[in-house]
Amino acid sequence: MRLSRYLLPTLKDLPSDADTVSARLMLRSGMIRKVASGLYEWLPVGLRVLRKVERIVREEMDRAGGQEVWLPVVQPKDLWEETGRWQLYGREMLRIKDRKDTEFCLAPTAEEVITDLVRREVRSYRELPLLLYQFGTKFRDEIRPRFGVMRAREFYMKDGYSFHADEASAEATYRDILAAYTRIFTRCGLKFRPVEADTGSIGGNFSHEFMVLAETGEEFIASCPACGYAANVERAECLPPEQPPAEPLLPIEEVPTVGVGAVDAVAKLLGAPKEKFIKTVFYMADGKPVVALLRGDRDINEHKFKRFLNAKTLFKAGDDVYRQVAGCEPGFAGPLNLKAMLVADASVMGLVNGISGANKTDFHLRNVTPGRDFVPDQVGDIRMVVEKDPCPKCKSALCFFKGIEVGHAFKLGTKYSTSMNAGFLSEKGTKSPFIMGCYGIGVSRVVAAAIEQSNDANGIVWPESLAPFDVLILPMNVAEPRLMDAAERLEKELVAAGLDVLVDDRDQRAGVKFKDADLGGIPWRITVGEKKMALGQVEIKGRSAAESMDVALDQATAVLLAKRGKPTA
RNA sequence: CGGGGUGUAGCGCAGUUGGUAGCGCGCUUGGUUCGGGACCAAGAGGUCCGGGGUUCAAGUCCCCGCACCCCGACCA
Repeated sequence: MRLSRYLLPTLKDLPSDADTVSARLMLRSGMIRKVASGLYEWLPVGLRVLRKVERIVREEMDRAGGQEVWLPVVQPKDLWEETGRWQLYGREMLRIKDRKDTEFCLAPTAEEVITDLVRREVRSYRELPLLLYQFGTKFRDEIRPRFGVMRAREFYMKDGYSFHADEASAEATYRDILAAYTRIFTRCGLKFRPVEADTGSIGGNFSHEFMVLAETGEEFIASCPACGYAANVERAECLPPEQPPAEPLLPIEEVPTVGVGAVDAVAKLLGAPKEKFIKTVFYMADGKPVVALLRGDRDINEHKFKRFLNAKTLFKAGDDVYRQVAGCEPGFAGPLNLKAMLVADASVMGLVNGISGANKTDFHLRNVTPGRDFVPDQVGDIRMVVEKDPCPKCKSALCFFKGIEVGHAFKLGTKYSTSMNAGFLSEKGTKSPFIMGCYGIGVSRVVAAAIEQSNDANGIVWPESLAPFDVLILPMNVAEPRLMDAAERLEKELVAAGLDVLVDDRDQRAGVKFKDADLGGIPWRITVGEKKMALGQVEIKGRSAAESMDVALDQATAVLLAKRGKPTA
């Protein structure tokens, strides 16, 4: 490929709205351009990288026994109503109407459509298990798109779905997929970790996320350095507190806290530490008020709370509900005598002589002790894990790190097959719902994550497996036939060896070409210059190497082929 | 959805008190250069986000929209 004829618009200045390293570099290196918030065009080099990722994913999915299909992006409302997700999905799902006013959505995911396909076409246990996958555009109308293609509204995803006759088969495929994902991200040259995760709006029994480790990651992972436990903070379990030191129980005492409701402010006013407080938080779970109790220094984890309640919907209650249930202004509610279901986090149960609202505007209570003064309807683990919390497996102190979620595997069970009446006939002739799994990889996000993880002050440093081109040939003077002849010869040899080769045949000064070469991050560069060519030599340099090496033109292809796949430093 | 900000040449930006639209980069042409984003000269390129209004006169002031960006949206 000749750069002079290739659409590769690089930028010196960066667009003012690029908010991460990867977004800046993708824009500057001519991979992408933005059309609207969260919507991008992928230019030739960008698409080349995307295709490399896609190819790796496809190879490993096929190796895991997957069969590729192509499902529609525009999907009928009926199917989404069968599972109830037409209502549940909310504003993130873009809904549209056709000319006959029939309603559709732009698929944010494809469980409904694939389950519909399989229920129509598969009848017997003899046809199971089945692993289908596709690559396609997904649309999610994110509240706030950002970080370039990393959190775009339209993105490119591999989504796979498996159907099984029994749990053992479902688990075997789930494990196969975890292994396939490990191979995929390893081949992509990424530093990553699989972690336990929350199932979110996809639902199901349990799931793992694959996180690329990067400072710009949006997800927090709690990880145990001792035993290797790793979980998204949305999922991470918390152990109940150790038994508190014995403390004599004191009688309840009402104290005025006029106009002061927030824990921080009340703690300051009363001169008591936050961990002595019982926070009273009001929620609506499936339309009914539920009250969560937390220790003052702990935060609720709505994902865990929702799962604990087994609720379909969970929202923070409004002030009107608060006033109705607590009988006071927001800020002064406490667990005593509340007319709603009380769910206490385990951290609350360790408190003795705690402080809570009095359910009376402008008053709090001292010396509130769970068990004596109130008994919650349920006690569970509903709080957000914090750094240094004991590991739920081995009790060592947890560390936090940030990650970019690039893959997600869910074991769905029969959630979709049951609601969509999708089943098969077993050996005994009885009908059972399919046991399902689903497995996603954000292909476009992998591209950004790879850059986020591998760049330097001069630009992108591509892993060899993802680079848009394997080799960049850089003739220093395009008006000099000897240099161009040498460049052309190298190009032919390298292409014949199966490499993707880009020749920078632009009539530009050396500095411009070198800067663009570094920016674009192609792993190998062969410089063909006049001084070295006089000796019959060219220079070979790895993108991240400090120095180049001189090699005879005749030997250059062989040397480069030998060096590929080895560290360049 | 709440708060804040920005919309002027392809990109990055300036534009004073309201008085005919500017700079750098990029682009075109010519010349000199030629191994880490050269220099000189001459050019091309504008719905100043849109719509109303005030005014002799609006990029600039007022009103209404739209788009984009940032922060927050859970802590009683």
